[in-house]
Amino acid sequence: MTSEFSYKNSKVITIGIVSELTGLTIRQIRYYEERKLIFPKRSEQGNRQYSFNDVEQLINIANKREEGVQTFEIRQDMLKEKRKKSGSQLRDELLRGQINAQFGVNKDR
Amino acid sequence: MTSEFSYKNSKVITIGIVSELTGLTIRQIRYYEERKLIFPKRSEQGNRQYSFNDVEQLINIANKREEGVQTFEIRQDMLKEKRKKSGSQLRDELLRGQINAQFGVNKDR
DNA sequence: CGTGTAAGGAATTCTGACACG
DNA sequence: CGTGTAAGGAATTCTGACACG
Repeated sequence: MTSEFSYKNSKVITIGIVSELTGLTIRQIRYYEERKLIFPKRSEQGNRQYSFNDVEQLINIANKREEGVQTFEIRQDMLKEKRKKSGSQLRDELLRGQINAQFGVNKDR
Repeated sequence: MTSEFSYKNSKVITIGIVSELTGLTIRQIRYYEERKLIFPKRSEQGNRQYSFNDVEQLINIANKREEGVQTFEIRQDMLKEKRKKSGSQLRDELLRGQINAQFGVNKDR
């Protein structure tokens, strides 16, 4: 239901290209993953694969880092953002639930 | 002017991933390039880089091939399509030219 | 014509670690 | 803490070619 294909979120970009796209070194990109700021998918053999969204995220991280913000703080902010989003998603869920109840929409997976 | 960044047209996907995305073998993908059906960018060391647009194009090619259409014919059709597009682009150009003339827009590069 | 494959080589990516500050 | 680097190895990609049908 919430499943439209999205170029922006497809994890198809290898780390070398992400490095070019962001201006970050491969070392930095891996480190930000270690600090849980970014979550690439892994190919079968373990190669990292990023989305355009990840690339944008990394650019934001790079900007924060230039301002001297530590990875820990960046992570805190990200978690806050996520909580906010989860909140509105939750409201959506509830709303949808009401509508479904009203119209008798099929609810199984 | 016609320069908005587009995820769809960014050449950032390596051939292995394109292979997974399309279901085509790497050999096939390279061959369709040889037949001028697809035009990946090349990295500094010569590695092919494709866009999501290229991936879609390849899927179309794969469908045609399954119907038995030869690469040559596929190419013919692509060229026809391109000519049609060029036509409308040309009209746009002309229109823009008129507007620019009317409003005295700066025309140098 | 369209695709598979073995060949040889170069570039990519991975992990864990030591270094520096 | 954040990043660089050398190390060793595995997987990726490249080209040109022979094969088959």
